Amino acid sequence: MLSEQEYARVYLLDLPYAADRAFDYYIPSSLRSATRRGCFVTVPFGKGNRQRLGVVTEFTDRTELAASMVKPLLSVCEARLSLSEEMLGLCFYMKEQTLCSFGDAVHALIPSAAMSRLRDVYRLTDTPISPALQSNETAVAVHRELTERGAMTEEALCRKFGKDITAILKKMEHAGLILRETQLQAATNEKKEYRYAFALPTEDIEALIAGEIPPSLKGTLTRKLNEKQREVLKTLALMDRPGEAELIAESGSNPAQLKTLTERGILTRAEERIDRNPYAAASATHTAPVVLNEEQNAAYETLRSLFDSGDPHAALLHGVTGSGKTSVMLRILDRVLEAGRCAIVLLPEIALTPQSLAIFCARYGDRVAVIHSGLSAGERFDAYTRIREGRADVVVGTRSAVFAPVRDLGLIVMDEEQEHTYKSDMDPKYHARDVARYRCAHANALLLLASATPSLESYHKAKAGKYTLLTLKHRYGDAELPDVTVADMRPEAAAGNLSPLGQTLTEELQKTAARGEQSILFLNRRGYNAFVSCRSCGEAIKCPHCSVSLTYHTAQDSYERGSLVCHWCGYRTRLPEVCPSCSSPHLARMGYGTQRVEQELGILLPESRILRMDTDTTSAKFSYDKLLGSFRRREADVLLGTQMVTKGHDFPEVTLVGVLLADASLYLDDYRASEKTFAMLTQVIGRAGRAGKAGHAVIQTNNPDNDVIRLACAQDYETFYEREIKLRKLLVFPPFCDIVLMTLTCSDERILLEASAELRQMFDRKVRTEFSGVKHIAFGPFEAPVYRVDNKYRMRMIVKCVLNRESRALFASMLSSYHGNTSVKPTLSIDFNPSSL
DNA sequence: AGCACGCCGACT
DNA sequence: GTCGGCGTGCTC
Repeated sequence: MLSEQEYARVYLLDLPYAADRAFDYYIPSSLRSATRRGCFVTVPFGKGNRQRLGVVTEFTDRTELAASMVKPLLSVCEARLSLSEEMLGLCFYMKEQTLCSFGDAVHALIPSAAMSRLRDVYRLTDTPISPALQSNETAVAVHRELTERGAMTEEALCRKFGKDITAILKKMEHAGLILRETQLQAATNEKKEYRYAFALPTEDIEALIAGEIPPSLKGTLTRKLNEKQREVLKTLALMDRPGEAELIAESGSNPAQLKTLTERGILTRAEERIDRNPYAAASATHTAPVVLNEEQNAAYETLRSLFDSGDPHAALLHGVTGSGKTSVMLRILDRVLEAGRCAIVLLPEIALTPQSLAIFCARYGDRVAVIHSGLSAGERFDAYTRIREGRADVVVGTRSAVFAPVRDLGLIVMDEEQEHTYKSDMDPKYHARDVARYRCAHANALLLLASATPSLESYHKAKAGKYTLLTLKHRYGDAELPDVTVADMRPEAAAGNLSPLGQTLTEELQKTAARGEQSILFLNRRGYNAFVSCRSCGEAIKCPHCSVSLTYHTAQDSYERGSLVCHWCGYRTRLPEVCPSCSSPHLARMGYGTQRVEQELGILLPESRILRMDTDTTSAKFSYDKLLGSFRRREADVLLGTQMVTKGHDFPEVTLVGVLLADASLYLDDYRASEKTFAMLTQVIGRAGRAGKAGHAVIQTNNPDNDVIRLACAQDYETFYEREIKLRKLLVFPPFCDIVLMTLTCSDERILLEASAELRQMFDRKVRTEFSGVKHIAFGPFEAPVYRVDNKYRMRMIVKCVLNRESRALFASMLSSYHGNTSVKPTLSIDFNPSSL
């Protein structure tokens, strides 16, 4: 009947980019009804017809291939695992936009626990081991192992005998000794747990607890319950359908005892699906309408009409720090949910704290699903399932939450839209903003970008009318902007004061402490790590694997006995006694980190309680929030830290904010250095004096006249934008072109150098011939700023051009036609508009 | 990525 | 003579 859909076009998962295209398979009649667009299938592939997992992307009634070439689909996976039309479109969009393989895109969309997997299982045939293999020790060992165990997965065999077992397995398979079978492993299911309750009426239970045997059990129970068992019953009487773990913990029993009681017909247990949701909120508690001021309301009304239009729209909400962007977001969120549609709220990683999540959980209760990189596989799976099944219609999370499979997408909010963490730097190298734009455009949804310091790209688009620009100029409740003092550090340095804390800041800190108020110190650490260098030969101590300076970390108690750490590969070593290159004992520590500042603070403000927050003290999940909570409860007077202290946490008692090394980020070798510095300073200054109290900010710099610093102090985004956009245009940088970064990586330096020259030749050849229409400026190849990482060398080319269909095709063709022709192959990776260089 | 085919060196 | 090294090219 459906004869016109004879063939399924299938994209295989886990193929390299060069082989990533559709393959045609015929659909056996038995599978015809189960085969849909977007479903996962297993197919035979390659000469060995090894089974592989793929996705049906299309149907066709004819194929270019000779009929004898076409192989059949082998099986179709459960329909609930399949990709929706929207997800399918998104995968193709990602492949085209980021040059990832189709499979990479699928992996970004679906948590691995929700995906079927194939695994190879080996078993012995009855062929006796051949003499040739008899001499191979490993083969004999494998044979023995398989004889004992019957069958083993390839995984288990590798674990036992090491990775290079595969060659031997292949040989044994060839010899007809063993048989390989590929099994489809279903996706991990929901977690189930046994919940316990009494199987008998209360009076019988009471009798049992009293050490009697109730009449109803006379036949089954031959003896009275022992003390342990009675304890279980007593405990259970006080609980409501507890889970097994809970009941065991409370009663001090064990699973065997519970099993016995259940078998005797005293307890019942029922299997129940449990949601691994670390953010489970009982119910929404803050449901009152959000109160908006006039300015916020005007912004909301515009958003509402954009949303109500039913067409896709994008808006940029530009509001100074403290202007109440969140209230506007919540209000439009209410509207979207009221209309019965779903919403996704994206936050930068660093802002995703329990405190910021609480805003959403309190308002929307268990309709909220939270997605971020710190979830366990099970939690991620459950959040995904809750969203797919429509049990959650508000998704809050970091960049990967942009893929949340909500049913009827109405709104995507991106808070702090300029944050570079929205760009992924691993395959697929997508930008959440682009994905959000795509999804909104296809779902007739509203995209709301929000920031106090929008990216130049977004503000440019807003000015050009592509986004509706909404501006909040006033701080909420008319809180005043802090007074800003720019402290010129040059005279102090000239006078020999090398302390990270200048005089002005020190005085202000003391005054603030005297008033009993709190301070925040932000250390702009970019590029200013504490490194150790030799005063004799001038060399800094570098990582033996990566060509970067090692960073000095003090030990818990002593500044002198610390260790040197590589921030790229994690290498750690004791501080050497003498210089590794010239053996001089004159090693000096340069630059400073939070630890040094903390020490200095201890001396300057002996009475103050100091809280240090950086990646060293906050490595554990959520320990930020502990620190922040403790600071909010006024358990410390000074909060000292790097990036994370700048994010939108509200500390009403903070009246002083200090910035150390304001210029450190101005001289990054990145065209966005100014933009980043401006955003950082604006955010930090916004931290001071939010609730009626006068705030003060002290910016320490060696460049007091620098425009960026001046404008940030004045919180003048508009002027900064106008100045910066001119520079971008003049120097041809985004948004006036795109940046393409091609990186070649190889463990063999000589091969890499040859390969990078070839890469350039190949690029030049392509733009001379097939892609002569692509206007571009190409640089390199040259060494990456960090040339060696983890014993691999990296060369790069940078191309400036406008990304469009043709230029993307050029880079796609670079990627698929580049194959190293040497023994150790360099790998090529292409990143469009990388987040950092 | 796998996998097979294929064409050259050190072993029975 | 052949086993096996990894270069080359294809996979519906």
